Amino acid sequence: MRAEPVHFNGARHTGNRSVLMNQNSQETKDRLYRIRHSLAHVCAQAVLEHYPQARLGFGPPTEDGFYYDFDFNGAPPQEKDLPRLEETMRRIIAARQPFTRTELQAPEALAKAAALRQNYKTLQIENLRAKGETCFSFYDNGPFSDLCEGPHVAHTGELPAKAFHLDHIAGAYWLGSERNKMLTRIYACAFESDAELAEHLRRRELARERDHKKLGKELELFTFSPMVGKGLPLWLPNGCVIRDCIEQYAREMEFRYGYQRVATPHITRAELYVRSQHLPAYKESMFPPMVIEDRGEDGVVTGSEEYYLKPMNCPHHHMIYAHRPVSYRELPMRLAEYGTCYRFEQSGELNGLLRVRSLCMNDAHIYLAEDQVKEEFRLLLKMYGEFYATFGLKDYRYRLSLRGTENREKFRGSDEMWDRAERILREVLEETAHPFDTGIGEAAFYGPKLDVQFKNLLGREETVSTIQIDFLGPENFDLNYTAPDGQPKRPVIIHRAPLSTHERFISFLIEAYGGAFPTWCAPLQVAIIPVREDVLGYARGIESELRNLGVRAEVDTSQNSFNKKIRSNLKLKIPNLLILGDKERDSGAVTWRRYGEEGQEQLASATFRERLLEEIRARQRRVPANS
RNA sequence: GCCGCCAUAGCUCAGUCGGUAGAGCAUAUCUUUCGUAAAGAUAAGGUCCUCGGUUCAAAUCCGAGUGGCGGCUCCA
Repeated sequence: MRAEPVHFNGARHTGNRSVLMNQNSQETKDRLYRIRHSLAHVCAQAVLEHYPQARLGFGPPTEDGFYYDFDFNGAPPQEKDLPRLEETMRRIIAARQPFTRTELQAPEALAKAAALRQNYKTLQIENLRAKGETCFSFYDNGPFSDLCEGPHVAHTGELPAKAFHLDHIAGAYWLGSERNKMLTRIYACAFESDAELAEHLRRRELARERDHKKLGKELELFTFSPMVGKGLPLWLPNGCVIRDCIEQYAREMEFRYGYQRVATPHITRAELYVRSQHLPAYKESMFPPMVIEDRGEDGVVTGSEEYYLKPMNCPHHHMIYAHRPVSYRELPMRLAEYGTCYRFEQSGELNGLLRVRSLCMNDAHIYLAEDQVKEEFRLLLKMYGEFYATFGLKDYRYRLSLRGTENREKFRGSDEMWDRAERILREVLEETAHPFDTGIGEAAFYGPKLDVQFKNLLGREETVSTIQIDFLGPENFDLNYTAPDGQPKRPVIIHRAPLSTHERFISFLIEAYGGAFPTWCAPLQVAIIPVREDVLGYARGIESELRNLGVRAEVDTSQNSFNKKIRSNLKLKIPNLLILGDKERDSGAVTWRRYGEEGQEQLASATFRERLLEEIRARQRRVPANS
């Protein structure tokens, strides 16, 4: 057998939605892995019982259960049919069928797959044989047999009869390629005990409660209109406050780190993107061009120009860099812009704010000499850490994304360029002791990148932001600076976007905070609730004092009862409630109730103002008790 | 783009067998001014996503389109 574990019925895919169990970890051979792996077989067995015409694809364990892909030949089951399959699975489990392993040479293995009429297994044997595999194992239980590496439990009676749940059905391409047939994938959750399954389902339910699409609607942060177009978010006043606060923070941080702000238009002539190589590489992902025709006096078209909505800010920034000769003394030159870009993402990929067609990027390009790259990278890692600490985001890791061996043509530029860039990235990470892992084939077309991978509520990883080294852009645009010896030299470019896009970053924050934003970036910072009508004047006074200081405070002047006012402001997750009644008015005080915290505090209104302003100035985040 | 599911009031949803629609919340008006998670009454609110088909009759059945959701593929 080969040293690297072969996964006969485990699909190789890198999709980040259904995370496969790590095959190389110690978990690999453990009990849960065997249970999930064996349940996948039992699932396929049940499917064949109900759908004899079905053909089996891959069926690997995943982070929370397993899936199995089937070709149902035109008659796939629906989700309402899943309970019936579960019942059959339980019957197979009750039958305590032993799993037996058979090892076969290629000809026998192919004969067996043919006898089982499992054409996808035949293909898999052939694929593995082409890679040098000579020995193939099958696992049999009862009437069922499947090409599989194992391991499995001893018999089906060891499988938990209730701690699994056939969850949902989705399409998935054979071998993960869109050129292949779309199979039907049955997803399942599976655990060792009923309690673990219940806990998993409960956590998933909680995550759904915090879904940014749901909270975005409830808290009136953003909306979509079919009249405007799919994937084109409309930011409502509340959501726009969050954007503005984040943007203000980025401006302050970037100013401290020596960035200069620039602004560029939303449309650009095609030439710019031809030069940058974006147009050849990403034409399919760009909105089609606007064509401006030149006409002669007789109305005949004499020529035309194409304009594109910009999918990236970088080429514009390069043109700003190039508008006059640059001295080495000016480097690193850091040009920053919260730039709005438009990308024609595939319609099926659009997802709330997470994947959109118009996005506003916390973009900057740093032009510098090659010997400055390492130091700048250290600064960047420091800045990233500061940003994420402020937002209270801790669950992230760095991924060094490199070229892959497959589709080399995607990656432009010389090998020497790539090696230099990769070496610099690796060295800085090691010298600064930032733990990281590598993602082969995840690089940008112009260079390797450092991706920041955040875990969302369901434990799935999403790339939130990146740092990229680019030796290609300076070549494409013939960018230079004047070196101390008076000669022109090529700068290097670093692309970076620590706060990602407003769309993606805020969707993360909504879910991470469960909609309860810290005071500094909350749409409404202080809700003022008068206990009775005759303290309304006092409430108004407090309100205008706060508003004059730039605090977003509002008196709840609705006709609601006092209790209802408390309730409705809590539902909106307003971080600070001020309760004002006779007691407070007579002593110039306020009663301060914070969202998500037990108890409340009565204090002089001047003291409250000071403490609140300090909290906002420092961009503090108090962690609510319930999160 | 591909596979599957879904679309009823601003929101969340009910609507049986085909006989042109209901609830709660929200909104408006009136009464109530209340000390920590829902005061009371009344009113208004609908192209049952759109278009086409079947039918005496369509929210309901069929087809197409649009939009959303769960995945796959893609992601500068």
